[in-house]
Amino acid sequence: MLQQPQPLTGSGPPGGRGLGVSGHPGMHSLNSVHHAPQRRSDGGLEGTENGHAESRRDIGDILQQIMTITDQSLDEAQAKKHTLNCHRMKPALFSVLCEIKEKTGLSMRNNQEEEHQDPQLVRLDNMLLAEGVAGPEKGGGAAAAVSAATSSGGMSPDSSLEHSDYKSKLSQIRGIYHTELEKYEQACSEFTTHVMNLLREQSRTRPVSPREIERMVGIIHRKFSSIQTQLKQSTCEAVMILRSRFLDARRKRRNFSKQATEVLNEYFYSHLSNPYPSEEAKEELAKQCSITVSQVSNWFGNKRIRYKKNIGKFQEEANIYAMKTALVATQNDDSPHTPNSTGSGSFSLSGSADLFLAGSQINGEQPGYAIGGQTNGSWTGGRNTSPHAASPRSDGSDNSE
DNA sequence: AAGCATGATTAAAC
DNA sequence: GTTTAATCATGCTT
Repeated sequence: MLQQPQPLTGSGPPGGRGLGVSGHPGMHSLNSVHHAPQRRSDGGLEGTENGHAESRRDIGDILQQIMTITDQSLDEAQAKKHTLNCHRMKPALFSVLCEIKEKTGLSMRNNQEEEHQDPQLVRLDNMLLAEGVAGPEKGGGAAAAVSAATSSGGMSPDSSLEHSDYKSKLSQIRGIYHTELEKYEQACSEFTTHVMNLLREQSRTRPVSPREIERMVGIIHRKFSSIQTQLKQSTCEAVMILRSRFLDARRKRRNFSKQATEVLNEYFYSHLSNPYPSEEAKEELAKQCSITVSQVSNWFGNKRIRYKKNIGKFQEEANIYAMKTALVATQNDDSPHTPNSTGSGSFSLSGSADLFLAGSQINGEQPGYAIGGQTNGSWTGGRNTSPHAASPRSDGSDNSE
């Protein structure tokens, strides 16, 4: 009310007043107090220099005002607020405000409300759930992930070691994830309460509908959930890195022990006519070699194909194993009642058909052995009988050749 | 480093 | 499910 008419002459203070007017009830008095020195004559200095001086003074004024606000006691402010609240016109004004707000503010923003469930977030959630990071605390997720990773086979002692390593790392990630998530949730609820209190407080002086509060809470939650999304994202990344490292480690090839190779070769060359170990035979071999059944399968698969591709190359090897097996067979002949499970570790399937071949080959330098495997039933030419049915005990049947 | 050996993976056929 | 055949990736030897 005391606001003086804006001076038309010279470069009147542009922004400063605006600031003063907008808001605080005490501002008017402040303004009026400070107007006096501002009106100081400048000796008619117009133009830019004058403008600079003016604006500098303006800033000075503003600063001064701010300082004064700071200095103003809380009690004083509260008292002013109280006076305002008790004003007899207040209820009327308030209701008008409510009406206006009802008409304008709320209606426009409501449409954009219902948020589309963020597909990215859903994806992240699903992945974390699948990896066993989110969801109920169990070994299940990690185990599932690992078993998925080691799709083709059981657990060797080696990979189980990696497995536990993987599990511990995963649970570490899980721990971090959950602590962070909890922190966020706590912060979110704290902030929400704070804002709600604030709004409630404000609702005494301005119309704040519950719906508006709700909307505000929604906004806060969305903001916080975007932070959560980031957390989830980085957790996912960590899991992926861990997993890829785990897989890499698993992929690292390590040669089987000499002994294991020997056992496998022995079986292979002593069943050369039909080198398809049955499931049981594979298990037995796996046990003997301390490898998995699928590794045995792999080995036989590789061996068959490589042998077939280059029989000549394997001749020497064939000879050696044939000799060995023959030796075992001779021993067996000596004491047919003792199943020779010891020694080179044949599978008590002694006297296998292929020993014949072996024998014939030892005498002559000619690789009748290998050819034998090929010429007769010939797995090399194409599968003879169903390999699935192939029994490790080919003894009786295929030695007739 | 090059080349071979070898275990694992893959696609296709069965 | 299994197998073959091709291929990859690594280990080992030279």
